[in-house]
Amino acid sequence: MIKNGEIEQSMHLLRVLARSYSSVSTHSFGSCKKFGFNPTEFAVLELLYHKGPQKLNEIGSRLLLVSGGVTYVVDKMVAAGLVIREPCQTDRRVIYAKLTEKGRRTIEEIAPKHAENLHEAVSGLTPAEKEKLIDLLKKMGKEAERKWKEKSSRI
Amino acid sequence: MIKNGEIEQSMHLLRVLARSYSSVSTHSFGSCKKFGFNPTEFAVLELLYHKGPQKLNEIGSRLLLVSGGVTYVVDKMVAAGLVIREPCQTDRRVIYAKLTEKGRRTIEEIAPKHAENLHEAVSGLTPAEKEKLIDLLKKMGKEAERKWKEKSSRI
DNA sequence: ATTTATTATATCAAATTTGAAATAATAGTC
DNA sequence: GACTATTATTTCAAATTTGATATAATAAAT
Repeated sequence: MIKNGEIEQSMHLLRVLARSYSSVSTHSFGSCKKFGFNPTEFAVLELLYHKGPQKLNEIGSRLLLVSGGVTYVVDKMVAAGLVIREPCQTDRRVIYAKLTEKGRRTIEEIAPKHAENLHEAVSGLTPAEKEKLIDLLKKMGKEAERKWKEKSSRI
Repeated sequence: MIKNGEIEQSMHLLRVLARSYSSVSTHSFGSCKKFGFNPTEFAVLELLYHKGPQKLNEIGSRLLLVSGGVTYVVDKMVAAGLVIREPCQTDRRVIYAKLTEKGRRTIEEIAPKHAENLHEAVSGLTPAEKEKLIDLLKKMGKEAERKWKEKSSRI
C-alpha cells in the first residue's frame, strides 16, 4: 500500500524538477538561439559531432523525435549545408546523417561558448553537489525508463 | 578562471538532467494523453485547480507560454467547457481564467490517478533521496533563474 | 489634460511537432 | 520462392508553438 505522504512528496519532486529544468533550459534555449539554431537543430549538431554519423531513427530515439520530425529537421540542416544524408551500404532501408565540413566547423566554433553559457546556468552548485545530483538523476531516470518499457511491452 | 574539468562536469550534469527529465516526462505526457489532454492543457487544469483563477499572463509566465499560446490553449479549453474567461473588475486589461464546474469535476477525477502514474515514474528513489534531490534541484534552479534575470536586465 | 511608457490580451503568419498513412526494404517462416 | 511480420524513412494534414505586431487600458510624468 502506498502512503499518501509519499505520493505528495513525489508530486512535489516533479514540480521542482519541472521548474528547475525549465530555468536551466531557458539558458540553453537562449544560447542555441544566439547562435542561430533552435534546440532541436542544436541537439542534432551536437549528437553528430560527438557520436559521429547516426542512423535517422537513432536520432529520433535519442532526441525523442517522431520519424516525421527527424525528416523535417534533417531536411532543414541539409538545406543549410550542415549535414548530408548517406544511404547505408548493407541495409537499403537505412540512411545516415553525417556532418559536412561546414557543419563540423560550425559546431566546433560554437561548442565552447555554448558550454560556458550552460556552465553558468548550473553555477548554483558546487562540484560535489553536482556529482550527487548526477547520481540521483541517473538513478531516478533509469528506473523511469525501465518502468516505461515495462508498461509499453504490456500493450 | 574556470577549470576545464568543471565545465565538463557541468555539461555532463546537463546531459543527465535532460535525459532523466525526458524519461520522467514520458510518463507524465503519456498519463495526460490517456486522460485526453495534452501536457499544456493538463498543466492549465492543474494550475487553476490548485491556485484558483489566474490572470492569463500569470498562466503564461508559470507555464512558459507566450501570450498567443495562452490565448490558444484557453480558447480550446473554453470551447471544451472546462474553463471560462472572467474580466477583472478593477483593471480592464486583465482577464482571469477560471475552472467551470465541469472543469473542476474533471481534474478532481483525474488528479489522483495521474498522481499515481507519476509516483511510479519516480519510484527509483527512496523518500530520503527524493528529499535530497529536491534540495539540489531547487538550489540549482534558483541560481539559474537569478542569473537569467541578471542577463535579461543587461539588455 | 497630454504625452509617454508600460502592461495585458488578441491576432496572424510562419515554424515546428505530432500522428497517421504510404512506400520500400529486410527478416523469418512455411 | 511466396507470405507475413517487422523496420526505416517519407509524406501529408492537423495541432501546437513561436514571434511579431496590433489594440486597448493603465500608470507615470510633465
